[in-house]
Amino acid sequence: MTTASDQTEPKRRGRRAGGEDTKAVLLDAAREVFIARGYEGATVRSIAAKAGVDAAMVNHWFGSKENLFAQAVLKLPFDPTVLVARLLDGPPEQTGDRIARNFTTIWDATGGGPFAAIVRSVTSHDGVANVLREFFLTSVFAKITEGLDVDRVELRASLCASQVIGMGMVRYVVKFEPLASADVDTVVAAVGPNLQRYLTGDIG
Amino acid sequence: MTTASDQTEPKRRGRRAGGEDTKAVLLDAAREVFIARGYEGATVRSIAAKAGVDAAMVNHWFGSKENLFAQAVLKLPFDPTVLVARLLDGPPEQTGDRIARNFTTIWDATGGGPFAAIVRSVTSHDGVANVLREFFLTSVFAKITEGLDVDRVELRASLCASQVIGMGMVRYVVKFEPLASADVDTVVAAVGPNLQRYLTGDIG
DNA sequence: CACAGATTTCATCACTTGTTGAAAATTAGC
DNA sequence: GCTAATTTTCAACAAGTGATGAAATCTGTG
Repeated sequence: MTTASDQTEPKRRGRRAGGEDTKAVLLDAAREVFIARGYEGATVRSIAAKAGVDAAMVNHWFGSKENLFAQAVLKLPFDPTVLVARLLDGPPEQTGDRIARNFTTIWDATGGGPFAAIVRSVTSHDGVANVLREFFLTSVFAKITEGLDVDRVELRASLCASQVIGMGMVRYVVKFEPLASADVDTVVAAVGPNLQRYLTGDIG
Repeated sequence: MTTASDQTEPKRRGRRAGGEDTKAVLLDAAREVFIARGYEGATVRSIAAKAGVDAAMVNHWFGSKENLFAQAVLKLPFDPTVLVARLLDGPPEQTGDRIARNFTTIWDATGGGPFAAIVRSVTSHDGVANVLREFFLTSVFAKITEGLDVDRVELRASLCASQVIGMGMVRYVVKFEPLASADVDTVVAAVGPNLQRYLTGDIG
C-alpha cells in the first residue's frame, strides 16, 4: 500500500519522468513482501507489482531475486557494536533489563518486520541461519557475556539468545496474547530478570 | 534414505506385489521432506520420489498436497492432555524443571523434526501459526497455569511458550552452540528455573 | 478361470516461477 | 537538434508446480 501505483493504464514505456529512484522503491517493496511471505513465498512479480514497476527491473537493478533479498533483508540496518555498547552501558545487574528493553523497543518500532522476515526465510535461504547465528551469538551475546567476568560464556550467550528469539517468535511471528500486545515495561519486568539469571546467575 | 527405492528400472504399472502400505510410506516420506524443506519447498514430486512411488499417488490417497501436510505434520502424534498431566504430576515448585525436561526429551527423540517442520512452515501455511498457538497456549501452558493458583495466567502461559519455543529454535532450527548439543540435564538446570519464575514467581 | 474393483504409472494439462533479449521511450551531452 | 546512453516495458523462454484422466496391471471373490 505504501509504494504501489493504483494505475491500470497501458503504462507507457521508457525512462521515468524523474524523481523517484526505482532501485529504492524496489528495496522498500521487497522488504515488505519478504517480511509478509518469506523468501519463496515472495515472488519477483509480486514485489515488482507492489513497487509499481515491471518484474524485469529486479534483474536489471539487482541481478537476481537472491541478491535483492540480501540487499533488502539480510543487510543489517545498524551496527551491532553500538548496540552492544548500549547494552553494556549501565549497572551490570540490570543488563538483562536493558537487553529486554532494547530489543523490544527496536523491534516494536518496525512491527517486528526484519525479525519476522529472517525467521520466515530460515529454511528457504541457506545463509539465513548463519546470519542469525552470527548476529545473536557472535556479535551481540558473546560480546556481552565476555564483558561480564562470568564462567561458561558461550552457554550463557546461547541461553540469552533462546529467550530473546523466543520472545520475538511469540510477540511478532506467531503472536501469542497477551505477550504480543503487552507494553514494553511489562515485557521488561517479565523477561529482564530471566535474562539476568542467564547472564550472571547460577545456571547449574 | 529410509523408505526410498534405489531402482531405476522402467517400473511396471499396476497394483503392487503386496505388503507395504503406500499410504503409510507416503506419510513417512512426506514428514521427512516437509521437515527438511518446509511446506512450499517440499514438492509433491520429491515426496513421491522419496517414497518410491509416482507423484499421482499423493492425490489418489490424500486428495491434495495440503491434506497430506495436515495428515503428516499438523496432526499431533500424541494427546496434549496426557502431557499436561505428566507436567502437573509432582511438586509444584519443580514444574519448570519438568517442562524443560519433557520438551527436551520428547523433541530430542525425533531430532526436533516435528517442531522444526512446523516452524519452517509457519509462513507458507495459513493454519500453522494457529496450530502452534492452540497447542502451546490453549492445550498446554494455559492448562498448567490455571492449575497453579497464580495471577495473570495468560501472561505467564505466553511467557513460558516464549522460552520453550526459543529453546526449540536455538536447539533444533538455527542450532546455536553449545545449547544445541548440551545434554538434557544441562538444559533443565539452565532453563527450568526460568520457567519456574514465569509460572509462580514475581513477574512484575 | 473370469471378472469387478483396487492400485499404480503415464502423459499431459494449465499455471507459475525466475530470467532474458529486444524494442520503445526518456534523458543527458554536445 | 542530433545522438548516445539510460531506463522501462513487453514478450517470451525453459523449467518446475500441483493436479487429472485414462490406461495398464494386479488382487480378490465367485
